[in-house]
Amino acid sequence: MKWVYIEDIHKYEGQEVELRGWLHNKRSSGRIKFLMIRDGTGFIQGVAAEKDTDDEGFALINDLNQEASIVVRGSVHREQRAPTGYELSVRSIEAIQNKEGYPISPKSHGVDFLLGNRHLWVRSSKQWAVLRIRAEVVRSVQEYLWEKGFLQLDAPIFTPAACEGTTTLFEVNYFGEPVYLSQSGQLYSEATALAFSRVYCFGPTFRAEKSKTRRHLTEFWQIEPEMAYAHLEDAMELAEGMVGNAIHRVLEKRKEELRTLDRDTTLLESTITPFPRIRYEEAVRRVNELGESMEYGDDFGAPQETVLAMSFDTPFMITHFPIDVKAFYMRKDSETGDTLSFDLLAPEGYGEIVGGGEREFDIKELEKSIESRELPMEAFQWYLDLRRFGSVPHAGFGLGIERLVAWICGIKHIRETIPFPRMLGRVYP
RNA sequence: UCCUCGGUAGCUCAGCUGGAAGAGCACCUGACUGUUAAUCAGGUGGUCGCAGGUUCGAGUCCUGCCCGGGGAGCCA
Repeated sequence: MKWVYIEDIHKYEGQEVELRGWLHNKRSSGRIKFLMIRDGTGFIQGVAAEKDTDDEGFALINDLNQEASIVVRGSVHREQRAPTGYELSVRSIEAIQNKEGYPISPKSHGVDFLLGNRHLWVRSSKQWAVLRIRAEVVRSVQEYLWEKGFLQLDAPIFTPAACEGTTTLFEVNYFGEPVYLSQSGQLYSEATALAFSRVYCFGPTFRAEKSKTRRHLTEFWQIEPEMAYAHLEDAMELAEGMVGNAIHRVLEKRKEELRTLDRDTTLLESTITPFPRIRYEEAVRRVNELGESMEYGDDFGAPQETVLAMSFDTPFMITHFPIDVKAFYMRKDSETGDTLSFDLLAPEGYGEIVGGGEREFDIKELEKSIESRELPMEAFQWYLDLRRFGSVPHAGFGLGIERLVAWICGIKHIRETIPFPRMLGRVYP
């Protein structure tokens, strides 16, 4: 009998197939029993009736525990009463392994318990849906860049010093020398951009901030494109194209998962590019109009960012931040003195998912900036070389995968958008 | 680091002014041919986070510590 995956089950209507998976849940009504079977690609209800199922299999079902690994054979048919629309009439069933005591029951659980059992929690339907969407997002952003001629050239994780100096770094003992886990691959992407023109890096980055909020992890994934001979506008167009493409890909390919999450997709569906753009001064004015106070020169705090993001129903971009709120490498607008920078924020209160802009390519300006921020000039010599030899205008950005996935899925906390979240006080499992 | 809420059965929680530790789920036994977190009847299950203190008596009050949630700062 043919072994098939549940995601392909519609192709086998009326046929006998074999499923290899796990028992997600079961309900028994005496001589008819309902099994919720999952095989990693989807869920399907199996029905075992005394008259249709062989005796051995029918008896076995009584003893099966949640998450028993099972091989089930039977015929596929459409069934309105089944949760996914398809159903398997069980002819026979065998258990590969069966053990009682699976900790995650279908009833409610607390976050602490679930995170401590993350290795099992990922089997649950909502977590399964979120992580399937994450995989789709990861694939779509990479394909988008690939189609535009970008090369993936990854940055190192061990780095000799701070990329941006300000935030806290994880120190690692590297054969007796202190090195740091990367908090951004951008500086290295700038180097490869001048060698390969259009590049991106994709990988985990680390921040040793003691943040305990729904939008922070200590280990998170960023995709960071960088383009030679490019300006602010080019980076913004690329960012909105990438995000818009990711949304449409998920809407097209992960409908079932969005339904599992009860995601209202109205706003996702109405997302069109280009996204609205406002300059920093305008954003500050709006924040004050919306009832949160901030002054010109302040960065957006969480409450400010939230009210602003709530006032849009599409992703939007804030541009031209003042110099003090952005990193040392941001290029200044020669007329206004503001930076040629942008952030892309998600609506519905999700906030910043992309940050980027044009990089300073004048060595004198860059040295001044490193000095004024009291960063170690010695550590940046290689970076300054990029301005000494063949320097050109270039621009790029970093996109936080988890924040984008959180918004697309409509889930509150980004810890559920990565298979194994690392956060303050939590590195197990 | 700061603010705030919490820690009672495997899980989710209730436990009033200090007076014999409870419920639902899970698990076990039984019933049920269309269940949707199935339902119904019965049963098993406790270091009340840890250490002190007050009291005739502490899950409950006090002190310290540990752990976790939410938020702030910072950021993707």
